[in-house]
Amino acid sequence: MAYDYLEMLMYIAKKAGVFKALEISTIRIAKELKTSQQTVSRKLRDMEKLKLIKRTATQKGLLIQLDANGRDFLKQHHSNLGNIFAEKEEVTGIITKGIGEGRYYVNLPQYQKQFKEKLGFKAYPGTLNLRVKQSEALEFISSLEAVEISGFETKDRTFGKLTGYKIRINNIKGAIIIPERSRHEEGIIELIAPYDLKKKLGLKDNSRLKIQK
Amino acid sequence: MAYDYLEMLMYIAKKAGVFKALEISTIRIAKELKTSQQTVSRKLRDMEKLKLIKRTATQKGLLIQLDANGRDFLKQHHSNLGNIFAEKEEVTGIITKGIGEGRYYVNLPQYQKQFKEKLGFKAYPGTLNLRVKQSEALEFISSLEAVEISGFETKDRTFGKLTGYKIRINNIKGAIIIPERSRHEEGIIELIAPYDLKKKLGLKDNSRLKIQK
DNA sequence: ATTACTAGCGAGCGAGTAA
DNA sequence: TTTACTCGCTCGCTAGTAA
Repeated sequence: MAYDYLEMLMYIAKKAGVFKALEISTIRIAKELKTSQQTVSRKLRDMEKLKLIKRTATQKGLLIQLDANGRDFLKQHHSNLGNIFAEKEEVTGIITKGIGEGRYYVNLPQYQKQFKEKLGFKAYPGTLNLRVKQSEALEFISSLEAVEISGFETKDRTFGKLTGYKIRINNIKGAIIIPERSRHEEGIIELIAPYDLKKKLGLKDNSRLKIQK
Repeated sequence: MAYDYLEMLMYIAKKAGVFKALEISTIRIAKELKTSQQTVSRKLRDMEKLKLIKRTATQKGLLIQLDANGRDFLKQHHSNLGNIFAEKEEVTGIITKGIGEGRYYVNLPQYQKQFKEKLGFKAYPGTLNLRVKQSEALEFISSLEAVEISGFETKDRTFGKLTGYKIRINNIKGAIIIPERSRHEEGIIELIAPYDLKKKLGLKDNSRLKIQK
């Protein structure tokens, strides 16, 4: 299978590009891929037979470029990876009763100042808790840009760093807020927005809610 | 190296996605990847040691999901492939004296009608010949959409099919025209545009000219 | 300098089977 | 049913060297 040759194919494609030819010696390739000159020589000959590469001998070594099968294989492989990493555009969850401390934390001026600066809005004092499938949420969140909200200390205690992720909730700007040291169980995400989302959107506990990029 | 495990990693990532877990047996994987149950079992254990995957035994087989190193490796690999296939946005060449038949062919009403319909402009009667690096031109052209210009017959002779590729030349709409049975040597591409480009842009033979997507 | 053949060796494969 | 151990054998690796 072509996977046996993928590392070398990638090496050639990286150095030569998709269409250009590369003049190089088997010794050089062997060093860079941490294998022997003999193995490189044999593999390149095998790859030529499979039409993964074109290979011509020169004085200084070999002139190598991708052949049709090599290009096709890399293209196919790239598209497969593209599908795997396809970004999730939205995630839907069920509104869940929060533990109620959101209101207190969110409204602290040291946080609010940063929400305004870094997320672009002053948050309604209170968070909306959304129960989501953890794997879906991870895929969704991993496609978003993280905004760091610094922690701070008062004379009484320390308030931790938060990570914000800008989202839209029915086209209202909002954010997912994840405390560095999460107080939440897995599968629950905490939302903030400029308004009381429950009131504004007519939502109750156990309502379904969709959030988007 | 992680390349040794890439095929199996891709298999898992395709089936499970980036974060979800997959319940499957080593026998099933072995069949689909055309190898033995024992090899799958061993490789999965090795991959667990390398933190490429997480692996938990269940009654029906194994629960498998990507682990941090596996995700990182696939991501890195995907980005490498992305660079390889990054589309070329422009190519620069040297204006070259054409063989002069362009004026005649381009101005045939059977072609002109299609230029207007499919490329969006009536072509100035004459082509501009550009000498480019063949590999660069291929990379550039392969990122463009092909527009087919049909051939036709007169009572005297046959005029072949052309392939057009829409481009911009200093923001003027134009096209690369490649005759099915090319009369040109490699490394020369033929351009058409609504105007006399040489006059409009003040160009002479041997001037440098950049064309863009 | 190179590439690539031969030969010998060792890692990895898969059949058999235990758990 | 599974997974995964042992073990024999093969395939692919590298050293030596020819071309």
